[in-house]
Amino acid sequence: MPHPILIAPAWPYAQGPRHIGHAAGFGVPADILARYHRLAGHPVLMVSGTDEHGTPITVAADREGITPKAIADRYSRVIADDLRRLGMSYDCFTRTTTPNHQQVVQDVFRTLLDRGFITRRTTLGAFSASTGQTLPDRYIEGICPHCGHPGARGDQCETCGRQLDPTDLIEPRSRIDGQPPVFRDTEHFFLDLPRFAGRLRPWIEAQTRWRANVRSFSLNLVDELQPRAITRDIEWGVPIPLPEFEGRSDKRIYVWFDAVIGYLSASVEWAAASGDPEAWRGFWQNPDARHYYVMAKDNIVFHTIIWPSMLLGYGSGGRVGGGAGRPPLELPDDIVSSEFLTMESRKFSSSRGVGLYVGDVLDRYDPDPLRYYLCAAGPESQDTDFTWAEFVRRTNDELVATWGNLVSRTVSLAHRHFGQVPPRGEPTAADRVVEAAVAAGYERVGDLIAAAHLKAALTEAMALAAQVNQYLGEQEPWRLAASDRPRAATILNVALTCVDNLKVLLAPFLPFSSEALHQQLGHAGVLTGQPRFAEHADGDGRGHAVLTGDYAAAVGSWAWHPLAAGQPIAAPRPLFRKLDPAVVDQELERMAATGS
RNA sequence: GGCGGUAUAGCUCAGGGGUUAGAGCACUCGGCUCAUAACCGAGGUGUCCCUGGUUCGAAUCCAGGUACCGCCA
Repeated sequence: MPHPILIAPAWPYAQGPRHIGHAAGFGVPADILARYHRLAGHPVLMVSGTDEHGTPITVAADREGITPKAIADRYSRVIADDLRRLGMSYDCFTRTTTPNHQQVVQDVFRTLLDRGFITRRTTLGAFSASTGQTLPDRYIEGICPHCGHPGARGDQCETCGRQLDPTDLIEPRSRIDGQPPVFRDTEHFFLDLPRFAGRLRPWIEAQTRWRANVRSFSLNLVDELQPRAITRDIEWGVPIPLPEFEGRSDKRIYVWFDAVIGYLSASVEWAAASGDPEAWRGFWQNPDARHYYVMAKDNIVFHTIIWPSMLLGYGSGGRVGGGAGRPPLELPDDIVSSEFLTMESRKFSSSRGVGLYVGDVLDRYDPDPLRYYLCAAGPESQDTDFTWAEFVRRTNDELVATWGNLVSRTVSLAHRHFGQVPPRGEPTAADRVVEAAVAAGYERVGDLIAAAHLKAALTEAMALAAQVNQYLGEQEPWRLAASDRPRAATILNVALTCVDNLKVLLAPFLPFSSEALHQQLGHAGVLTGQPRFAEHADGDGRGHAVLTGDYAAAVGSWAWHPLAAGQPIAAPRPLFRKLDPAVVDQELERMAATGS
């Protein structure tokens, strides 16, 4: 039975291009889920966007002498284009700097405030002496009062490990301009998280689908919740929607609070652009909907504690939600969190030049081998290391050798001896066994994907390709082409049918090559579709670019289907390029040249 | 520092109180030749991080330690 599926991948921060660790964490896993559920016939909404507020962007802007908006514009475009090239089939990949997002964030803020879930408090804050902007603790350094280490940060001394307040530091100074910070009282709004603990605990306990570590980690936090600041002394952010703050530019909503609301605001934006402004309700105010949130492990707390608290507090809502009479907004169902990817044994770090940007890889390699690697060898359940040697090996020995070669030999035989999909005679036991195995793959692979066991799902699909290779080896149709042409025809019909179905089973993982194969096999229409840029109006005569796609027009479906005899078969074109092992050394040299 | 997670073959990972610990890839040998020198079959591969405890029996459970990762920050 179809039910609406919301796929909510984490929002990449628009401070710079995103690296392949991000693609492994929120990218590829989310797209596999979205493509599978669409093929399975469910209405899917995958929404995300670039996260564009906050101090790191203002710091980058000051450094370059341009506005925060200019930084955000630049990297939002770069990130969105990289994700497009990776084949991320978003329905709406937008930005947090749109008027729509601002309105939805302000509605959530106001509603939570009205209901008493947001409180005010005065705290001592640190400000830059030169710009007057707020200085986050980690941007302040000084001498550690405990061990005397001169490079201690305002949150912690890395030498002695002690937790610090910026006011503890001896000779504190800003890491940005070197000036001593100014400390003064400042009033802020806080989300009253402890109020939600009583409802969060039973809800988390009931989430048996979550991975054990996500659940225990979250439960552990529930008992120690503190109110969390949701405003900052900064000019760059969503304005606080209260009369007393009108016209003031010194306080804004804290970036984390506005970013998580993006899942909702992007859904509202998608609905408005689709021509049915109410369409988002089918995903958010519908108990039959299933919500997947996809992120790396450093983001878990936002998706299991903080965002659910905000959703619980908002309930059926204020202006956007519609209020009484509407169902409450749905809470997350699946938390698909990944571990971390390292790069040739080193942590990704923009500041130290350790990294590999998604766009750089896609300049030199095709998207499917990268997607294959990040799914097959990615950090699904523990930290893993990206190495070029492993990338070449996975591509050549698994992707090309198993799947690419199966397609190549099957299509080549059929093309040479028949020029079309040959007719089948009475199938033998072996024919039935191999077809039944591939047919059963729909349920096995599909169940594994739906449960977010993506690595196991891919392994299962690839094992079926290996089984069809084995079938061909045993049946030897190339021998029979002359001696027993009807039998050779049947074998190739069976093999082609299996390949045509494997194309669907692999499409969530390898959408580009499955699409190419779809056309090689002479099918009409698009198998799953690819994202493209479109313009969404902002209502003020302006607009902004979004990543979207017309996936509903795709013809693929997650079910065994026969292949019509007589369909013309062209000469095979390789689905994947085999990589020269020399690229390992080339890439390592490139890293050494650009890194530290 | 506190809390949590992870540690199993060269690599990526499964498993899990009970005979000789598993899969794929890598590797070796054999076969095949339709296929991007691809494919098929067979085979070896391990102090299951360390120490101690519980137990008839621990890689599995418990405690401590070490390393790595995340959160608190």
